[in-house]
Amino acid sequence: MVMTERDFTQPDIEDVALHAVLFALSDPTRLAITRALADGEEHSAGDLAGDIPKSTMSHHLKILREAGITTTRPEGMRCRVSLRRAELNRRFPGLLAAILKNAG
Amino acid sequence: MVMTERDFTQPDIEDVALHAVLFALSDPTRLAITRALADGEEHSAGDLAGDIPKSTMSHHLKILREAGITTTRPEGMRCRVSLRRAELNRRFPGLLAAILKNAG
DNA sequence: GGTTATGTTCTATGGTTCTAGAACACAGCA
DNA sequence: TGCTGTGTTCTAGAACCATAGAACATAACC
Repeated sequence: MVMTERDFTQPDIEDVALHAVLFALSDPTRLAITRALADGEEHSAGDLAGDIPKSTMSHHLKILREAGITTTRPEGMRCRVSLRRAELNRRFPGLLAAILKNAG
Repeated sequence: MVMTERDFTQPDIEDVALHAVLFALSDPTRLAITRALADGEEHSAGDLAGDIPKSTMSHHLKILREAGITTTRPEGMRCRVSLRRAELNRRFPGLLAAILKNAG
């Protein structure tokens, strides 16, 4: 029996494509999640979910993670999600800030 | 017989939603079109098309237009497409610039 | 082990999108 | 009246996506 580690693989920031980031943020639910993460803190999936079913939330978080926008870190029985803000700003200077500024 | 004017309706800039703009620019083809329009000039659809079939091009231009990103003006038998740069910058300050800067 | 809490993965369904051929509409010109 | 160039609309197919219930996996605690 192999102890399978939960897989929260995220792309190397250099491999992130602009159109993938824009697509990930083009969904209102994911944009709202990203706004909530913009405080710089780590949030658990449950905190971010609100009324959204777990499976739907998991789906959206996966897309954000695979687009290079977020990091997910397992901690105990929950997971901690946060923005890859500095990395993203290095890859696409000013992009996330411009989007977040206009997302309010 | 009614002379039907070609319909290049575009939304009022105030009605444009951020997620719609991000979605429109999340397609590599449409992002390339937008980059080509970033010179500030009017381009005909044919000039922008390259290898892309006419119907596909028309589809993408319609999405960009309906997202509030471009204006299409009929001129003779062709149409002139251009960016709504100033309006868009008023609605979402810094957004288009940040995207275009990172689209290269 | 049993139970509970937190998420993921599986699966299905309905809707949307991309692509592109074919037909059509319009402008200009011979 | 045709003919050509430019672009739209119609239509269809394949792929993709959002949603969410059900089952499963993991962690913590008794």
